[in-house]
Amino acid sequence: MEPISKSSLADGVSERLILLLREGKYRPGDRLPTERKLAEQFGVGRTSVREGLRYLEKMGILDIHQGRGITVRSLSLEDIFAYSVPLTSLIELPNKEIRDTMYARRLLERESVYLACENRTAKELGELEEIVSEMGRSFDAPYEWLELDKKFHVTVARASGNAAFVQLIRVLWDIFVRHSEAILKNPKMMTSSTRFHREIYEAIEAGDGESAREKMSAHLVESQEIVLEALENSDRAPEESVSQGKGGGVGH
Amino acid sequence: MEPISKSSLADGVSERLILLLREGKYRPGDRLPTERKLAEQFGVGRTSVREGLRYLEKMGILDIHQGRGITVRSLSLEDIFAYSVPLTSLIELPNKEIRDTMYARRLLERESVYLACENRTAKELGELEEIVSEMGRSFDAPYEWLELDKKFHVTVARASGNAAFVQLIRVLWDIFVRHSEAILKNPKMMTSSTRFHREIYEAIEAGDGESAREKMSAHLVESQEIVLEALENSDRAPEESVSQGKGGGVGH
DNA sequence: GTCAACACATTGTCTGACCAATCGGCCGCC
DNA sequence: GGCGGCCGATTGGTCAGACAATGTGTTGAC
Repeated sequence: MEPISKSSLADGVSERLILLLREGKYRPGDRLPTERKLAEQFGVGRTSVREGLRYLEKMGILDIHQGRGITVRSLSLEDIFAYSVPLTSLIELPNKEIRDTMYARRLLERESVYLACENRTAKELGELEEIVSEMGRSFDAPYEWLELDKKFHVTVARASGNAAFVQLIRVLWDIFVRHSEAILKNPKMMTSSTRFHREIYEAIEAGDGESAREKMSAHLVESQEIVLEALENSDRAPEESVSQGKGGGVGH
Repeated sequence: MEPISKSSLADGVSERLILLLREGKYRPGDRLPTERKLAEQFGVGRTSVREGLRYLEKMGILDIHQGRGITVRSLSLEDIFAYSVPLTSLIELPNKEIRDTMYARRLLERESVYLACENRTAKELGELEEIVSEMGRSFDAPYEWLELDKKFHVTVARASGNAAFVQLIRVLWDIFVRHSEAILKNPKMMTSSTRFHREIYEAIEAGDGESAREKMSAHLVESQEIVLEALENSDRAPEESVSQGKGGGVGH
């Protein structure tokens, strides 16, 4: 077990700097002392300072550039998510957690697309049209197609006008796509999803929230089914799946 | 502008290790080569290896202990979120993003509590009762009360049976509580929220999903209003105002 | 004023060394 | 044989110094 997180010096540096940032000693745009000065100030070696700084940089809180120094980034909601959960694609989830994740995603995207019908700007509508068209031409470049799929869902979220939706949907998409191998294995996936995307786009264009919501639901349910089916068929660690109900829940 | 993230060696080490992990060369529980061996293997210095490793450790992917070596952790959905977004409390969000975040939170928690009415176990019900009772006795210990508040919402999410809800709701709570100073400033917050919690608990106990959902909604709306009001009244840092006033603001 | 070249500051990386925690085996006592 | 403690090897933790790479500012020629 992990009784007490042994605090290393580098962790101490991180925590100390976070405190200084929180109390406003250094504000976005400000420049921090050099690594050597910080090392002297904290009474530790430059190694420890660097490791502590590196963590904050990875979290998107600091900007560190050779020759330029260390500056404090100005953070927004986007940054909270943008620099975290970048490694979601590392793990393979048990089926139940895939279902749970997709359930949450459906809940969010149903609302996202509904709001998008009201709030979308002409520019966003144009972007969506562009994405949908391009998807139709990307059947022979699966990974490019996947990128477009992400872009579609994120753009819809952006069109909803809710900044939190954008980030949450992006994270859930990343988690889901961990199983992209399974996804792309089924040729039905790309064609059917592309058709759904176009229908959703048309509903958004028409401002038909109800229709858009239902089509989004159906789209996500189908995607989930395809992935779960592919995982069942591949020789996967059996886990304690009782393989109870399928999709269900949000939407019908 | 960050055209191409100049690959630092440490980043290279991280990426390389992630690839090795993804392709299954090292599996959860396995032990990685020592820092010195990795340095030799990758053809870089131990410094770079350490910085790369440290990142993966912070992400919760590796376990590193002095004298013991480096082992691969077994990740679950929980870990994806548990080790990321730990620094949310650093930033102060503009009002619109607070509203967006609470909108998303409301969407999720409405569903969460609704499901909890059906799926809660006796054990979870007992935990909720315990939490609610304790909240009533914690009015003079605000930060303890806050912890209980988080525990309540997370426990409800757990009772919903959806693992993704637990993580998403926890993250959104963390983001929201950044403004806890504002929250606790209003004495109404604790008493009113505690009452809401009890009502929600009773609805869950009775299995009344509709009622629980509406009470949760009202609770979260009230919390949001209290926080936004408190932020309006406090002279909040003018955040980068270049004397342009409140005009655009969609920056970053 | 423009622009190139130089000097300086600062992060990036490497090396070697030593410290500290952990683990495993050896030894001796019972 | 079994057990406890010592001790050394392994390995991450930290440090200091050196040099490389890069950005910034200044200087000077034109």
